[in-house]
Amino acid sequence: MVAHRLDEIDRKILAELQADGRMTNVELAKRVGISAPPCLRRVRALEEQGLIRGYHAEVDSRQLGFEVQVFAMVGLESQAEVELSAFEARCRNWPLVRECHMLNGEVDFILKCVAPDLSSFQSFLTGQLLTTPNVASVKTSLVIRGAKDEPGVPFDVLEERLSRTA
Amino acid sequence: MVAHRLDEIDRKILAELQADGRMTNVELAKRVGISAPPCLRRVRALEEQGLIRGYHAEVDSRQLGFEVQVFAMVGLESQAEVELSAFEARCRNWPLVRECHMLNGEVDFILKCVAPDLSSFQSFLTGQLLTTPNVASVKTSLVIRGAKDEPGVPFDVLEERLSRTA
DNA sequence: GCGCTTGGGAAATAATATTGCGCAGCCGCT
DNA sequence: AGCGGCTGCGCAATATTATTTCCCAAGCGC
Repeated sequence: MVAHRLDEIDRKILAELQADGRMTNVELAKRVGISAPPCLRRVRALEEQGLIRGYHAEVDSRQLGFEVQVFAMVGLESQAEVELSAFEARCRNWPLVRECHMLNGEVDFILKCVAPDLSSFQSFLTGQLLTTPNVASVKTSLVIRGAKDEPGVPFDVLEERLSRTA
Repeated sequence: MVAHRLDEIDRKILAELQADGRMTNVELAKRVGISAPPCLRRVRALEEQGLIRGYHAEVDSRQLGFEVQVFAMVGLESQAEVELSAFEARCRNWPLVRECHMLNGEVDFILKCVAPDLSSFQSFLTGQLLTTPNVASVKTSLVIRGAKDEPGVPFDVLEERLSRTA
């Protein structure tokens, strides 16, 4: 963990920018308790180090017409590394697949997919995913409703953890 | 779908800000082909309408010490609405649970969790999740590696879809 | 104590956001 | 066709903000 190179101010900066990525630098500086120039330098450094990967607007996918969200559990015939990479590459090229994670256990991959409607997803499922070579099984689960969706890091847990170590 | 009230410029704005949420307004205006003032007005309107929910910095959770990511499939004893809501409320209060989605099928909920290490997750699992009233079964899957993680909307699919309708 | 390194702050400058205003195009109506 | 009224754009002026530059203070090894 590289977090030890970060002092409390850096962590505050990360937490604030995770919560509001468009906060102005002066506002950010005020909140973390330093003046604007060093604050901006810290932000730039965090970006350089890759601790901040980027900034994104969170758009309402439902309002935009993507009303269906599906988790797909995928099992492959062969788990050879070449086959795993090949499947991952396919996932990266499918726009409806927003996330792809390799898992342990009986299932090889979990995919989070979006689609405008059920039939769009069905056609993706039968036309793309199921016809992919080496795909042995796919179990899908429709998202009925979302209760929590906060990608990112729980900074309160991090702080608590560091205070115990220190 | 409210997307019909949005013209091509609005959708371009959303796409650009999803890709880079800290783009300056002048740069954004240049890319979508209008001048800065109307561009900013459009952005404000999109925020008002809730199409833009917010802006967030994407932080590297692994570098920050959250090296473990786990999907947990949760089944409940009772699926009465009160019980469902109660479980969702608990999830919202667990910092290690970053996402909680209600599913159809045999499993009631899928949770995406993060943790500093395996033992932290284990203690959350045995100490919190498994001891929660009404929780009947929990199956967990460790994420071995991530192949794609791009929350958001595939705007290329949206454009293609709208052009077919138009 | 001395010089080095590591941040922080003040002030100046450059860039950007934001507001106000006028103009052109597009209906719907007569 | 001609006439408001509406909508959205762009220009110009102003207010904020970002960014650079320079200088200062604290910590540290010698």
